Amino acid sequence: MGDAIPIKQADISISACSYRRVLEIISSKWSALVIYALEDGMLRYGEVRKRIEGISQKMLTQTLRQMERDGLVRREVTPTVPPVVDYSLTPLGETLIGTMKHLKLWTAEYFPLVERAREEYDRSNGRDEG
Amino acid sequence: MGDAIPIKQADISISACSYRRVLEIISSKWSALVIYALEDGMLRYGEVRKRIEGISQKMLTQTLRQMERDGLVRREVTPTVPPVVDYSLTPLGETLIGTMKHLKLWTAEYFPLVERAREEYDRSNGRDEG
DNA sequence: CCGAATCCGCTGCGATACTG
DNA sequence: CAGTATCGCAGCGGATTCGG
Repeated sequence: MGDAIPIKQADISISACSYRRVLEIISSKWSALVIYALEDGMLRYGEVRKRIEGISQKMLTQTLRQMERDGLVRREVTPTVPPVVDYSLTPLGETLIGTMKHLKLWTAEYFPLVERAREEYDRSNGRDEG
Repeated sequence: MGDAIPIKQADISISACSYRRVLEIISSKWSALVIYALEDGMLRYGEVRKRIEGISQKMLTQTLRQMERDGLVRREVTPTVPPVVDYSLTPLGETLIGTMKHLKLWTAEYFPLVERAREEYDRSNGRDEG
């Protein structure tokens, strides 16, 4: 009798769900890395880029801009020649450090299981069926 | 094991950082919604789709396949005519419920600040430079 | 009912070159 | 040093069609 679950019926409509909101903020491939790079304190643009080796300057700038807009990152320009631009986490951005570490814990504990599941799945499904 | 990274100089190389791993799993736009849809228990394909209104069957199937491969979702086929396919979270998948709720808490607490920051940023930068 | 396969537009992202 | 503008590719993701 109780096998059907009439609660929470129809719509997890995309915008309604809180899950999505954070993901929109931190899941954009590089944002998490930026938080990680800045968690020790302020860095110059080039320093950030050196830490996140593999990022293009386009993506770095774009990511930093978006995070600045979201109030997670502070941007300070010193109008010298050549210019100096420092980036740091805002207090709001720092609240994400804990959140990210929580994710990291999940990864440390469970990701090996995911990898094993993948291997097993690929062995059953990716190669030959029987 | 033995992470112990006191320094963090050069490379947050993309693959090295643990942050990325979870995000690869849950950030693919629909995975989070699937977890949310299934957190009460087993559902049939059509039921899942009804809950996540707005998802195409292509994306739903694709997402479910990937999560099945990752060991997060279990797929049970009952070979009747017409066929019945049930989906449910595996124990591993269920460990993500707590993680997602943690994200949800962050959202509930801080997302309003993000929205305000955005408005302010757009007012300063989107309109006219001040 | 569940799902695979195809077609196709949109955009994310990297590489490059240029400005101040 | 920090950042913008342009091009080109590849993949996401939606609509549709066919199959078991």
